[in-house]
Amino acid sequence: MSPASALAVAQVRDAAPLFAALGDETRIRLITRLGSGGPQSITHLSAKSPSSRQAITKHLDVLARAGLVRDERRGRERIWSLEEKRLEDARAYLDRISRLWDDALGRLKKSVEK
Amino acid sequence: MSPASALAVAQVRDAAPLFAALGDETRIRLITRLGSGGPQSITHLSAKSPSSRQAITKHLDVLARAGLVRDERRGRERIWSLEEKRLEDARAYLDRISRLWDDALGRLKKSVEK
DNA sequence: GTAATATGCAACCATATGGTTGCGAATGGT
DNA sequence: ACCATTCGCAACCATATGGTTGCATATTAC
Repeated sequence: MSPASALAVAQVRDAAPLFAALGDETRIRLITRLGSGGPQSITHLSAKSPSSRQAITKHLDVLARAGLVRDERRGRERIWSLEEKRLEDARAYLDRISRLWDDALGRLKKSVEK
Repeated sequence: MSPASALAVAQVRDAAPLFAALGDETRIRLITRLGSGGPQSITHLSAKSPSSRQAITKHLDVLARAGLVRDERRGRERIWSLEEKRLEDARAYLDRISRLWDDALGRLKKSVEK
């Protein structure tokens, strides 16, 4: 079986852009707003934001590339909504990384007991 | 009390650089190696890496600024180790963000039931 | 049809990022 | 003392990132 001692290459490649997308204040706020306020248009999202509409659009594109949001055309509006499964992916990656640490501590404890 | 409908400004400001630090393949590998292999020197960490020692140093500095690793001078070596509490912080942030979504779904369900 | 609204597209800019190379300094081994 | 090891520092480079402005296009409202 695959040991918990390492993340597969494919996982690392998937996790990196995911975390990178979360690594910006504006994008975190966008996600929280989509999460608590539900699907919204670009204009609506940029209304209470200090950033311009175009800046928001770029951030949404980054989030979309990471799979964290999806868009849907509705008339002249573009409605963005949260892809919550992707947040769970991020949590799962963190869990795996934490497990590496826990396992290492377990091994250390065992070796000390000897 | 503070509602679950938003993350505090301070939390967003803390979470962003934390996730940003995790948003790079090389840095994720460094973290997993520190987690599974225990504290290690720069040279040791860069040995099996395609990147140069100086590049690894820069990545470690980024991780240190995010609080994910700490360093300790030991002779001519600089030993880096994982700051596992910081990984839990990241998980906690993701939990809070996910809760926004769940709460929104709960509200939606309630409003539909009426 | 015309005006207002919502978005797309492209150019442009300053700065950050990830990487390199070269060299010097500190520490350990013999 | 001498040499190898380990690291720090600084300059430099290409590209990515986050942001802007200006204008064109599509859709809705009247």
